[in-house]
Amino acid sequence: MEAAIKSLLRDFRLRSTDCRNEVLNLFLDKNIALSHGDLEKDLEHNFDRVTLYRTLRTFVDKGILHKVIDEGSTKYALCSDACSIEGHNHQHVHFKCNKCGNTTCIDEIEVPGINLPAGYVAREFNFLVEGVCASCS
Amino acid sequence: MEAAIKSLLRDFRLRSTDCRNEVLNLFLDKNIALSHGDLEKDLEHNFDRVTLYRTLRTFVDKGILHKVIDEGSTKYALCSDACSIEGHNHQHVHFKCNKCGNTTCIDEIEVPGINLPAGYVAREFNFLVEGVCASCS
DNA sequence: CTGTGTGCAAACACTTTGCAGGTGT
DNA sequence: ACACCTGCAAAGTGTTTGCACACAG
Repeated sequence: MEAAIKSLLRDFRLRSTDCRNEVLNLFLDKNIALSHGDLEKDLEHNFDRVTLYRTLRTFVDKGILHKVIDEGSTKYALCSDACSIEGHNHQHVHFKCNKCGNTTCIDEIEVPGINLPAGYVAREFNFLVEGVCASCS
Repeated sequence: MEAAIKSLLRDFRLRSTDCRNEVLNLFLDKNIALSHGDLEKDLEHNFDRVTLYRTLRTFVDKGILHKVIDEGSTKYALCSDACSIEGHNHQHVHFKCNKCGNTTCIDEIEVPGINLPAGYVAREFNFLVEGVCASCS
């Protein structure tokens, strides 16, 4: 998995550093949306706050992570595909469990089509559903 | 309209104060989602930062305003109906226009039904659509 | 008069910027 | 070697808490 992460970084033309490796490893391992604060808690090595912010921003810019809009601090989650430095393209629902507190991307279902009133042009969607997840119910 | 606001406040068992009156007046007038910062800019009288935060929280608690989750700072918008101190009940889409920057509640359309995978229980929905609004397109 | 609302001071949480020095390739 | 990444310091936003005074009912 170390190797997988390094090749992933190489694919995105990013240098392999401790911080990036550990951050990616954590996202791949947990597979839930994580905030900057979550990373600070969960990472083995204590990287500087700023380094983490910059790492997250870099990953978002490159299309490795996407922002998950949430109440409070921003969370981040892995992009499934179709994302690159060209732009993000997400059509999935985010689910926040009020029991375990985890926020996850639900790739199993499609984002429902929306018929906006005349004149509106939709470009991006952010669907956050709160409730109880499958593991907690 | 002054009278309308005062009776609205009375309905919610809140005292009529300058701050509350002006904040409500602004929301009724603009009819778009406003952040704390927007209020500071747009209100005639300069109320204390803290007073505005507390006013907003009070209105949310009582069911007069609801939070609109957005990137960056929280916005607030008037509740249409069915909201009280008992809880909020919103089933509408929020639309953020990338041109004029306004965020509005779209009451004309229903929130699309979502078929979550087995085990998931949905309790609350937050649908934020970004694009260009009818006035700007 | 009494309880609630306001203003001020201060603290806390989250995020960004600038710069010097260190590291991957 | 060189560009890029990291860490530290500091500052910029957004938000909350505690306390004394003021005001609505």
